[in-house]
Amino acid sequence: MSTTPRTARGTRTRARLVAAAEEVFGSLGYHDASIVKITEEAGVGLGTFYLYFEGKQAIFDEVVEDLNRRVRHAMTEAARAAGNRIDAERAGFRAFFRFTAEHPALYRIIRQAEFVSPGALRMHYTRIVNGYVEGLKAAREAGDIREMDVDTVAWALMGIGEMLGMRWVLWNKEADTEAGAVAEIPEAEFEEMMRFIERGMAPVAPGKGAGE
Amino acid sequence: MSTTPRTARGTRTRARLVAAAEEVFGSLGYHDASIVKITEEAGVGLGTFYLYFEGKQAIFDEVVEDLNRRVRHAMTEAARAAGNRIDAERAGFRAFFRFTAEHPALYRIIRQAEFVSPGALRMHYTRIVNGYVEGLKAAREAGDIREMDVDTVAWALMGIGEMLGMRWVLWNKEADTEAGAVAEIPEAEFEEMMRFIERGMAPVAPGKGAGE
Amino acid sequence: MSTTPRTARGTRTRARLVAAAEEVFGSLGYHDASIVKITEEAGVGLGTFYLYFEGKQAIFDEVVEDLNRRVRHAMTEAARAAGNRIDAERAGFRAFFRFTAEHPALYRIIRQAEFVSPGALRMHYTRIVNGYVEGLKAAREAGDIREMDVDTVAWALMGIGEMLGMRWVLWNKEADTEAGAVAEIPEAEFEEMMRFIERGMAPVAPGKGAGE
Amino acid sequence: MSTTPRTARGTRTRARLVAAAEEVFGSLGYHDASIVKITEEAGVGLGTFYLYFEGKQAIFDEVVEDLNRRVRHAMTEAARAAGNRIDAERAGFRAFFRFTAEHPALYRIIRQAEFVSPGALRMHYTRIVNGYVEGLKAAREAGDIREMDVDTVAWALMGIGEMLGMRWVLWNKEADTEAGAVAEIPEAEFEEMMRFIERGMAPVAPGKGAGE
DNA sequence: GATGAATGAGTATTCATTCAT
DNA sequence: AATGAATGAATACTCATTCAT
Repeated sequence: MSTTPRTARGTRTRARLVAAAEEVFGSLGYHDASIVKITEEAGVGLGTFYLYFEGKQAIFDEVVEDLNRRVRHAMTEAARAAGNRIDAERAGFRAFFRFTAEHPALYRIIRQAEFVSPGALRMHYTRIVNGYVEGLKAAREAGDIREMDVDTVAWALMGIGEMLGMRWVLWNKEADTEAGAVAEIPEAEFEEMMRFIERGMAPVAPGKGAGE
Repeated sequence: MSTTPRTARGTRTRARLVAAAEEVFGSLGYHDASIVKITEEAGVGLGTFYLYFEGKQAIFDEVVEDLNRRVRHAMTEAARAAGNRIDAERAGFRAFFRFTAEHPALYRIIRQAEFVSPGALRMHYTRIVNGYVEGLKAAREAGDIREMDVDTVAWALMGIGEMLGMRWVLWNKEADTEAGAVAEIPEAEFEEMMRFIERGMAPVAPGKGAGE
Repeated sequence: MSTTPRTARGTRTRARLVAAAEEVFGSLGYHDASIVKITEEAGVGLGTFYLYFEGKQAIFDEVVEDLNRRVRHAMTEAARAAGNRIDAERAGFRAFFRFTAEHPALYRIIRQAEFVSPGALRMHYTRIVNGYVEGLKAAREAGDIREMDVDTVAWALMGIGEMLGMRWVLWNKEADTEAGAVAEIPEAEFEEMMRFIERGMAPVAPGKGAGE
Repeated sequence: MSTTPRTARGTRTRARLVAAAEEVFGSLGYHDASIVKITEEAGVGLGTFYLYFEGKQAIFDEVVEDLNRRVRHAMTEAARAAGNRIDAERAGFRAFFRFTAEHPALYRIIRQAEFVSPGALRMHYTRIVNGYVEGLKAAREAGDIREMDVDTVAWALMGIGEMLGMRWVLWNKEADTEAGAVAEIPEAEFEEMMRFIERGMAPVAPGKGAGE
């Protein structure tokens, strides 16, 4: 997207800008983030920004894209490392929360995107949901979960993740946690949420219902 | 909030401003909404605005408060009208989606609030969730749903509602629907979502599991 | 053009801006003239500018329009005051030079207009030329000048006026004249120019040729 | 002017830059012409520009100088080829218009120069006028034209040429002429203009007045 | 000789807010 | 109560110029 650097130095500079933008968008929000603030954070001159990005929106889109790629990567890696299918699912979910806990900017940025870049917003959710859909389809075929409209359920999972993540990460009950500290996911609540989800998807087969 | 009008005329003016603000914030977003645009939409002079509101944030908070009150009212009314507890739950949910479909501004406005007015954002979700919590507690006591951490589940429901609402209302599959048309909630998906939720909450008792 | 003020105060402010713009455009040129400089010269706040003008171009066009109206006014007034037709012509020409001597900005501004506002440029020349054309037609009908394509001749007169005006006003031989001093039109050269023009237009009739 | 290349390759590069600058200045105007655009048009790297020119003004001056040299060359060549003095004069004028028709950039560039490079502007007009002065002096001595202040008349001719040229070349009545097409000088108007000029200069001697 | 990454001063424009009427 | 003229801080973006490679 935007202009691609032609030298190694340029590549470094561009990457520094994206990192700085994530930081600044995350803490100030899109509108209060200014290009100057981003370039200062990145330690480059103002004009340099326009060497690599067409404007504020362009770098915003790129930050969303970048975070999206990384959160999905974290999720698939975690799932892959898990033993069986049901553990994989939990691992993926946990990775999602861990990532957002470490990158609260993700929420803040995404939730801004409605007016800033609707396309980026939709892309972000859709890609993650697609990951869920794949997983659910496989599980369904394996008989691990019941017959159901995986699409609707996948979006529901996305909603659960977003809302609980917001609650845990952004509204960190111990609001007095010093800034910068990574929010801890409350294990008990996470488990409660997972059980709720698993009951909702449990296969029909009597005796092995997730309800117990 | 802000200044209260002393005359009937003043009350009307103030109300016109709130209505205009809902419209403008909803279609333009907080930052692109300007006070001039709001006053023009309201058909009053620019200076008049500051007679009733301390500033842009103040009217934003009021709009959020107003929408929140109305959506909750719609939900409780619908639930009250229902026959039994399980129907009440569905009715409430359906009312939520209907309201958001009729007021897409709600989403757009709320999702902006993260940086504009974090307090208003939290207030909005918390009040709705509290409504869920009350309902769930009663249902739990009646044995209609299982023993569980209703708090966590209530937030999960909030998340499901927000995400599916966004999907149905904002990303209206038939994007060619003429602007202004109220989005139709897809009944099949709504039912699928409700079943997912009900299975997640179904009481343990064998034989009456929501799973079937 | 642009926004019209609704109050007397506004009208005054707007007029001050136009005057300031003439001054600043004239001494700095379009590109080095900044809105701040114009508003400072006018003694109003920066934002005030945008109350009355859509932008830099808009006020430029208005300045051209204004100067054009005034130079034509000066010319017709002078011509009207003259006794006979031949004197009227000279008087008009002289008024043109006097006006440009008093408003050197006219040249500087007009000559910039090629890229800034081609429409304004053309309008300026065309309106003045139209004045010449009217005069020449009347003179031709009265037999004061010969049969000829008055259009072409009128444009030629415009060119002569512009070039000699530029020479006299802008390149004021005594360049050491303190800035702000009004350039003096060299009478001898003016007369030489008028004779050249008059010979070019003189009626065919022998005996009354302007050539003698 | 500026740095002189030391190699044949350098000479070519420099020439390409001047040509590109004529093109870019001509179509975009001084201020909207950027060094990048010039170097892109020339097909060289940005930094290369500063190898041969001190800055934007420097290349502008050079372009003016170059165009000036070429238009005068065209005029003297045409005049030399003509048989007698009166034909030489017409031929020179015609060459002037033809050149400007083929290089409309000339006008556009020159008319910008007022603030960009007043020296270049004056130089341009003065050199051409000097050519006229030489011709007029010779003609006067030969008795082909009357006694008169050739200086003033020469500037008048310059003005006529510039204004009618602008009219013919820039405002090409058939504006629908496809871009890039060379404007055709309207013969009838050209002749009318020449007759006007010739009458203005015609010798006193009765019987051979240009007036007939 | 040639290049293009880096820079930051400069500028048009927007908009929340104040205040005299 | 209502108005709208006035303000200036804030900000995205451009571009001539430098310089290390």
